[in-house]
Amino acid sequence: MKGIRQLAERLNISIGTVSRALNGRPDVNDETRRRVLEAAAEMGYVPNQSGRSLRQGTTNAVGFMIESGFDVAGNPDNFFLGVFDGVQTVLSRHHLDLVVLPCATDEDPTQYLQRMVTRRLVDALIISATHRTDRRIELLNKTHIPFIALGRSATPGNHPWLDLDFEGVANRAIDRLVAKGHRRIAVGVPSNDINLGFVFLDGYKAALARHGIAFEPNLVIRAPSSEQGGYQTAHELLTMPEPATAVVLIYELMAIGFYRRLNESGLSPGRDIAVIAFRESPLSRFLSPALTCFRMSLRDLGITLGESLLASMPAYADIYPQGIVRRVWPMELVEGGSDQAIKG
Amino acid sequence: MKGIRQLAERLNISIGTVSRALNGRPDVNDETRRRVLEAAAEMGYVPNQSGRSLRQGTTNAVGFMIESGFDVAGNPDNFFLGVFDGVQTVLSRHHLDLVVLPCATDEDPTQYLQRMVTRRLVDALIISATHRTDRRIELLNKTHIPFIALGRSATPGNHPWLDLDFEGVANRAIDRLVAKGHRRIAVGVPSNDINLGFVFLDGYKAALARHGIAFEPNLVIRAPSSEQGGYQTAHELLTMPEPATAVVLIYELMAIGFYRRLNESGLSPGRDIAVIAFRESPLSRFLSPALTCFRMSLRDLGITLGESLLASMPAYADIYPQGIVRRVWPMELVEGGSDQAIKG
DNA sequence: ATGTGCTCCGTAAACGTTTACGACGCTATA
DNA sequence: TATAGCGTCGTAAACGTTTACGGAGCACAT
Repeated sequence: MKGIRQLAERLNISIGTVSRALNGRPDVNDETRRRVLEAAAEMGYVPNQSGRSLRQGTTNAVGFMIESGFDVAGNPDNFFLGVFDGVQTVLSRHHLDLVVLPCATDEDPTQYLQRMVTRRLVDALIISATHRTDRRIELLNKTHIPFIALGRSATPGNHPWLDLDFEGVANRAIDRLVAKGHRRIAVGVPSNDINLGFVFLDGYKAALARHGIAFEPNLVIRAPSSEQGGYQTAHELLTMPEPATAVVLIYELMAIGFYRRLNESGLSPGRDIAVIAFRESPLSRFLSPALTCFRMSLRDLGITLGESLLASMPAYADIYPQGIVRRVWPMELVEGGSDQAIKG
Repeated sequence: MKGIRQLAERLNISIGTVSRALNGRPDVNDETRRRVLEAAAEMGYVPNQSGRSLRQGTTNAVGFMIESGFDVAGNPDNFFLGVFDGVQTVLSRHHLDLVVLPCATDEDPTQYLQRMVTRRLVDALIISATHRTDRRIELLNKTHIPFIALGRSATPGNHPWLDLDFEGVANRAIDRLVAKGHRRIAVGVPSNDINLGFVFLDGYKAALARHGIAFEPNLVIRAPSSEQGGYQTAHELLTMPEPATAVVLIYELMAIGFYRRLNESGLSPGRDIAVIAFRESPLSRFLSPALTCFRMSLRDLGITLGESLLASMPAYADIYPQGIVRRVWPMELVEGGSDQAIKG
């Protein structure tokens, strides 16, 4: 109805010239270009994306795959919405759009991704919640679609990634607790094979070693990344023969359950057991005592994520010359009262 | 590289037949169809979406627009992820896919939607977080793309919508509080013009009228849908000449701030001021006293949302014959200790 | 007069599908 | 035998763009 053809007929010029004028090609007269742009605006003409995609094999969209049933942050505010905002901000600078691809809980993530890739709905991809070995990365390495992973993985490949600094989180939390006199420090980590748990554990072990503290496997407590998981973690900790005096929880939501279990035993977080958790949310200040945790800007993370992805796309590599980005995202410690010094 | 042409050559049949076989057309031999499907699976062939869209003017995708900076539920678990899951489940039954379109905070939602529509990226749309007057609905009414709104609006039009039963929430909360002896009942509603606030207020007024209680405008407290907003609400309530004895908060996240402000004044939620809030999250049970709130299945909501959208699409109207759906989604009350009877 | 280079524009092919149309071979019926 | 009908399949046009190619017109130098 309102294709490029109608536009050309109306101006009595060929569709080739119209296309060139619209796409900013140099070989078109200034006056002609002005007329074309004017008529296009007047008619409300917007190029049909399917035709354009078919011809030039590009869609001007990047995909962000998430798993509906799985919030990587497990945290009481919406991790992804903040990140989307940052990514979208970067993309819109280049007339690209972000489409989020939510994989349903009952579908295999790799198959879903496969479908999205072959569909050619997007030019590039962001995947999140990477696993220790991630078959999606294997898949994407085979195809040649540019992508970046939000989260490291042990799966080989020289793809770009951006990850939260869980190693730093672990190190700084342990340093802080040791400085306050703690020696028996437990950690609560996810029970699935999401990679951040492994990274976190590496940092934990390294920090213990630095302080000359022996690593005790039974102080690593695996539980779901939920309020219930935190409850379980606390329960397991309290029923140990020789309980820890401090704990670092990887998800703030777990802290809620952790507090709850402690309260049930008449114990007080902070006073009886020190607690540090990742990641700050509106809850942190409300919990009593306030939770010592780590803070980050989701939007800034999204911006860096978007820029890093563009840097790996040939068409934008000259604008973002940072090459293959592989870096960790720093976080800031927020002091609460939940990690007081050891008693006595 | 792996188009329908290669598939046809490999089988020594025409691409027309291959296409018909893949699309389940009747005029193809069973044996031929079997061979085509087998070869397609083996080659990992998936039709190019651009070519298909161009030819038949359809994209096999539906969009779900969200606003990154704005979580409609304002609640401590991820409202949208649950809904996505349900929608995707329905769509995949018909080989449709869901793409989420996150509008950045710095972009005008109507312009963003306009761009997505003309891009012809999707066949149908879901919009969420509807406002009292919503220019997106005006826009979509002009175009002829099928859509459904998650949330009512005062903007005219005979489009389908599905909305949470905020009127029911208000009515049942007030009934419950009145039965416990409360007469001065405040409400905390959003300060922006999102429509659910108006619906909620309507229910509130109707319930008061039923119980013969006069409506007092200063018992309607407007605040942001955040923890801080809840804090403000409590503060405003406490500094009133004649404070209310109960409050109904529209966002659970506000309850956290509300509790916090009460605690600062040495007051106890439930005992000194009754609190009911919408919507249940992992927090509800943890708060002390546990929050009386409303529960719903996000996934089931998503399923109904998806089915209602399909019902308004000509191509699926025979499978989902419910016509133009306009209904509210029921919610279940969950009892906590936060809404005890009035003192004395 | 011829050649060269430049600017601007039209022509037509290509991208990967779907589908209207018609052709072919076969069977059944008159 | 002729005709009609059916099942199956090939042919080619169409969807809306972009872009390689070449040509027309002109200016300028040789």
